[in-house]
Amino acid sequence: MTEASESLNFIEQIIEEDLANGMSKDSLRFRFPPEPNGYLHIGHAASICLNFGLGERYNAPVNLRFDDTNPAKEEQEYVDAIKNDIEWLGFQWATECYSSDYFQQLYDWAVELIKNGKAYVDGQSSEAMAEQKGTPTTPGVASPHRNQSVEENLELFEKMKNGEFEAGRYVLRAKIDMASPNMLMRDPLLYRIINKEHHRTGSEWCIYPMYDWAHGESDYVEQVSHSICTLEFKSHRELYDWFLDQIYDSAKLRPKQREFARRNLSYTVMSKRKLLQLVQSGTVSGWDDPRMPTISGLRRRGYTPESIRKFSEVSGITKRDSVTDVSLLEFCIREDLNKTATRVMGVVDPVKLIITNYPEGKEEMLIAENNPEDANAGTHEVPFSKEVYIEKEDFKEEAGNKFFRLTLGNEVRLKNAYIIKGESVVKDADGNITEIHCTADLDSRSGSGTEASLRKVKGTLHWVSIKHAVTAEVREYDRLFLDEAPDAHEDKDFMEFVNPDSLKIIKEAYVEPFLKQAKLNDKFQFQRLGYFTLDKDTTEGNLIFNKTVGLRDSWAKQKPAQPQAQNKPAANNQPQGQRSPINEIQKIAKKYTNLSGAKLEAARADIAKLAEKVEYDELEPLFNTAAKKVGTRIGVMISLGVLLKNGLERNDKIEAFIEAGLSDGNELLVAEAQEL
RNA sequence: UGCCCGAUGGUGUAACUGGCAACACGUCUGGUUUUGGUCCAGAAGAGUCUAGGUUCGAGCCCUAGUCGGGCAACCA
Repeated sequence: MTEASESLNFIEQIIEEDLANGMSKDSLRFRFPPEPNGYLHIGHAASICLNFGLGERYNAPVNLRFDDTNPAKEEQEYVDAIKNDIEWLGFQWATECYSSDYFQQLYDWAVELIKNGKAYVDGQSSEAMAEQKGTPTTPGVASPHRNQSVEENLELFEKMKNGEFEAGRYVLRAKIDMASPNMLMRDPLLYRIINKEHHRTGSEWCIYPMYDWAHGESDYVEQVSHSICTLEFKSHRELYDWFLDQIYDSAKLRPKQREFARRNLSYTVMSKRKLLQLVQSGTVSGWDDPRMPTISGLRRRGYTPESIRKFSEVSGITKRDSVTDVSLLEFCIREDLNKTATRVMGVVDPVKLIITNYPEGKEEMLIAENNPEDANAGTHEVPFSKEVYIEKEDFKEEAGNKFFRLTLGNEVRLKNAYIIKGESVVKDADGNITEIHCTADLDSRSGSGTEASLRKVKGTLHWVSIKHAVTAEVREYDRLFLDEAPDAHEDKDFMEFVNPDSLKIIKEAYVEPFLKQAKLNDKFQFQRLGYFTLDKDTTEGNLIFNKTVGLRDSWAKQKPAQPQAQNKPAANNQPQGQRSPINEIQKIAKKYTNLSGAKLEAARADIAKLAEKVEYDELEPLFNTAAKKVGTRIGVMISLGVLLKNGLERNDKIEAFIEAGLSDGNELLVAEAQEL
């Protein structure tokens, strides 16, 4: 299956256009520009996949450029983590670059700007400058230093660079337009003084360029053709272009900035600041806590690079903001792991089961398929004996016939072993079941080929032989937040939505001995439970498994009262705009003519109900609705009926509208008009 | 009160740039199955924010509105 007619996202379309307009394919070059002040998250993955994907698509180089212009926030630890994550995702950058590599060039260009009267040194307080900046609706006023002489500016800037001033004393500003409707054009800062060791340049510099000054010029130095960033930088584009204008040499390629929407994931937050807060407050164990939406967290949780790339691909690139449901991410990892994970058995919530007719002391090695999806995956052995653990929830003394598991008197198969039948239970003083006694059909061993082994029974259970069981710790994770968009509430802090039960630790789970050989990064499917991977906390003799994601579970959905209380909880108090009743009516009415029977009745009732809250003034303009939009006219007619019934006086416009309705070709409309 | 973006099933995206609104996830049926998984078959669900206009024809173009997001850090 090749691409039928693959559709391009809007960035690719822009590139195709540029190519069509004569840009050489060889001049395509991209970059991924993280600031090393935190770990990469699934949102960055979108940008990484986009940029590196473009590189692969056009066979063009992609630079990894660290945007390290603020030594107060940036650290080498983050540089290393970011590189590791990108490589893990399976991408290779052409050149590892740093904005700090260009500090000298940036400085030289800044001097040139000053000489050209395009920049000046300002010694006011940041408050004063903010004041002068004005507001989006009122123009700013010029700084008293705006027209300082070039010589004075040069001298001050030189002194700034030489460390003759304390931090914050002076800044270098571009001289653009204090009245621009774009706030960023009101003489933005180019340089500020920061007396901090830089992770790469050490104490060589004490003035550092601002993002806007550094970023576009870095793109230019690297001759990046398409500088792709997120939407909040849209208004920076004007500045980006202005800065380029100052230094641009037409013999060289001129980079262009284009913006796409950042990706949000439901039930989590996606800003480095907020993620850092989760880490620092101890809400999670670190940047790589398996509940974090970071690349490192997802990796530790058991996500594969393939699944994350697939997720990015499926999610697409656009300019509208959105919240992607985690279920899409979960689909991607299940899809990948289903094909690759080794099937094993483990019991998380055990109860003892004794096979009374199985010989005491007997042990057998049974054969277990490693992966039914992969014929070449091979098999491994599973030890079996008289006493096994099964999952507590797989047994009920009595149950309806929808319960495909073990009950007294019913048969089920123990996966890869025998068909057993529930006979009796042993309970403790409190009535808890401590043992389940069964008999096995000893001719029914899986794979033996006997007639009995081929019998069909309703259910199959996973199990672990008690004698051979290996104890393991299992960590199960739930969403970190109870709200779909925890940081979308103006009135509430996102921390208020932290899910107190997002981590469940099971200290004594039992797994089959095969798992003793498990290595970090191995992926397993605990049959009927979900996908698991070994956690890095594992030590010799103390296995720890992270649950990556559960299997799809159509049985859980049928169970009556779902404990899963937080499915779609407070999501409705979102600050979404309310539709007015008249808008609602229009919306319903629009599809009115497509309805029939009960649905039609319901729609009519909805409209009538909403009409109670509608003013005549809102309704009258809709009398002019085009004749072909019958649905809307019907809705208006129904609403009009309600208003008339409530005492509205008839006027010429109303009469004319009813008249027009009566002579319409649509029966429904005629009928409504006749009512009036 | 200014400027800039955006709006297509529940969710995320498509629609050859004006020609019967498609795909994936999710949901629901049924079948296969030694995983209530996978797989297979099928279904429901949007007339594309609203109104007007251009056109033989509009989700795509134009106008006006509505709603949502961004913009006033010595952050990036």
